[in-house]
Amino acid sequence: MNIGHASGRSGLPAKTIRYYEDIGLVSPDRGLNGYRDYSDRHVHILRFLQRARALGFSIEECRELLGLYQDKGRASADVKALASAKLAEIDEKIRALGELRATLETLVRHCHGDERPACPIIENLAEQGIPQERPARRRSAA
Amino acid sequence: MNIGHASGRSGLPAKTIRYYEDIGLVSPDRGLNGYRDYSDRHVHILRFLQRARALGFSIEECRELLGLYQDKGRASADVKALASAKLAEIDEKIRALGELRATLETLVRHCHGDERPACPIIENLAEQGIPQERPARRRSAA
DNA sequence: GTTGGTGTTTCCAGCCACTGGAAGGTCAAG
DNA sequence: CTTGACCTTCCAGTGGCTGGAAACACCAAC
Repeated sequence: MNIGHASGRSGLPAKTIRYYEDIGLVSPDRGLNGYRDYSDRHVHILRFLQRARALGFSIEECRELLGLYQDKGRASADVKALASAKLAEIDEKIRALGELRATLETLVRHCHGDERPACPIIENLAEQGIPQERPARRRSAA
Repeated sequence: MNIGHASGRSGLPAKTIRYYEDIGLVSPDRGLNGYRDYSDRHVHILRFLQRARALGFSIEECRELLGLYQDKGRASADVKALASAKLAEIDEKIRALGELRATLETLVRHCHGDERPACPIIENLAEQGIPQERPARRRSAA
């Protein structure tokens, strides 16, 4: 099966499938013409990756999951640990976004939204206290 | 005021401040020694950017907000539109993450997490139905 | 004056996970 | 034989920084 078909069956763009080969996740055979040749097994793995990515796992985490998937002697505890860590990450993201949301919502609610320049949103951005007198290392939310 | 001091007062790393100059957001004067020289006004703008970024606005949106901030004849409606769009984006992110969370949570809850290989998380990744028979364009959640 | 340490400059490379596009080879249909 | 869809490789770009190298500037101590 060539890459277009594998793309159709896995739900991943061909570009992404090639990329996954580049980084050593899925390596198909090659036909006489140089075309990649995917087996059902490969497609199965591609689907596995598609779903793991859709659940928010990073590429490196997907690599681990794939290793566990192919390890018949795996401990389900190892899989659960990965998933639990991801769950905690997601919870943290939701929490952080919730904070942003609350702030933004308050600002939007208080803005008249007319043709006059007065605007509590701009004022908040401009006038808030000095964030802290420290010299470096700051991470902001996305 | 040199860049280290501006960094301290704005809460942005020096690297980031230089980057903002690179992309034309904040352009300080230069001293005789070639050092960047920031005024209180510059620092004010840097803080503005720091807060806008922390609220989730992209660099390009920050550029717009900065333009509006400096535009005495702005319409607050324009600011509100930006903020409302951002709010909607955040809501969508929260919703999508909530879905992921629910799925992951169910999987984690059903996994024994012991030394045996049987694992509903892996099974779910491996066995779910074909995502769809379409050839291209797929975006997954982060 | 010299030493040393810290701060600053520029520039280049890398992160993540792709995505776009160019230039060319292959294949099946008409 | 041509057309067009598909495939190949390779290089560059995305966003928003971050790390690091090499060189220059500054300041205090000796």
